Amino acid sequence: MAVPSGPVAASTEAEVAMFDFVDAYDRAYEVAAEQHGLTPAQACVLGRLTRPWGMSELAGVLGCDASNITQIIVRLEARDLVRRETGPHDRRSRQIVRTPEGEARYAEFEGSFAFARSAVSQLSLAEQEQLTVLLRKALSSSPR
Amino acid sequence: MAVPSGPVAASTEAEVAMFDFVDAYDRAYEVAAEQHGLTPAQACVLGRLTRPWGMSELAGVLGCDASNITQIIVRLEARDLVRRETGPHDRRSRQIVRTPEGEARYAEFEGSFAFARSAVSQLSLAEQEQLTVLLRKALSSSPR
DNA sequence: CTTCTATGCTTTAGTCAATCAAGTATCTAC
DNA sequence: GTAGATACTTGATTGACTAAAGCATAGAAG
Repeated sequence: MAVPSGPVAASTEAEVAMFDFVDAYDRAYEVAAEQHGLTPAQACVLGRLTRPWGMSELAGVLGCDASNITQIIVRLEARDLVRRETGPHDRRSRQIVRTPEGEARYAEFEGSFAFARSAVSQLSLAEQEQLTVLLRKALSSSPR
Repeated sequence: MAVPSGPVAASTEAEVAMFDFVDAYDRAYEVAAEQHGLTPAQACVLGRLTRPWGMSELAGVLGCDASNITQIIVRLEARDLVRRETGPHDRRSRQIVRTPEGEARYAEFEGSFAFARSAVSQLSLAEQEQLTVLLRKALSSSPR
């Protein structure tokens, strides 16, 4: 469903614009993932693996339980998009690595997730800079 | 997990900023919903009901299957946040209406979903306008 | 070296969102 | 009044997610 969806009641123009933007972004992400046989969560995890990651490290950045990651990785591994290696120093830990197919699949996904790219392409360089500054400033109130 | 999460590889500053913003927005929505005993999808549906809606009408705007809406409404109804009335002219159809508790609950949710509000509050009025214009322009390439 | 505790991950069980296919009831048109 | 469309529900299946319990290994304390 790509929630959040639906502008809230007494919103300013800016709030509605943010809302619409986020909604469009989420939907585009979902669609692009699906086009390449990935769920959004799978695409998201696969995208992080530009280097080997531990399970709890992934759970950490993605803000979810380690057991959730286990399941997602199991599914990715079953499709040979990812490999689970035992940590070199600590044999309890795992190093999650993208396989070549995983690399390729993610590259394809990223290629068709045109949203951010085409959003940027609507703006001049100066506007891009402006937007970056405004978004960062808007974010400055929130944690993380 | 609030996907999308994780900046893509060769991204511009603006793309990363968009990404971070969307991610923060989604997470804040999720957290606020949970604080009031709602799932994001439930909050999202509840938020639409400022007037009576039909099931397929909801499915339409939210871009999902009608049977998905059925389930969400059933859960909301079980908690008395929503009522399902039979359509006055067409007895196949349903009019979904928020109960007073539903109204109250959503108002609480909206109150604690401070993200958009506090994001806006970081900006001057002129900046708010600028951001609105830029987001709309960025969106202008995408469908819907 | 042994035990105790903490850590890193997996397993299991449960909820919810989401989709698809099939079903029921009602409406509309002929 | 029957045929077909429409509005929704039901049932089955998949995946994301959480919480609790479990297992193996690591590190520390004795």
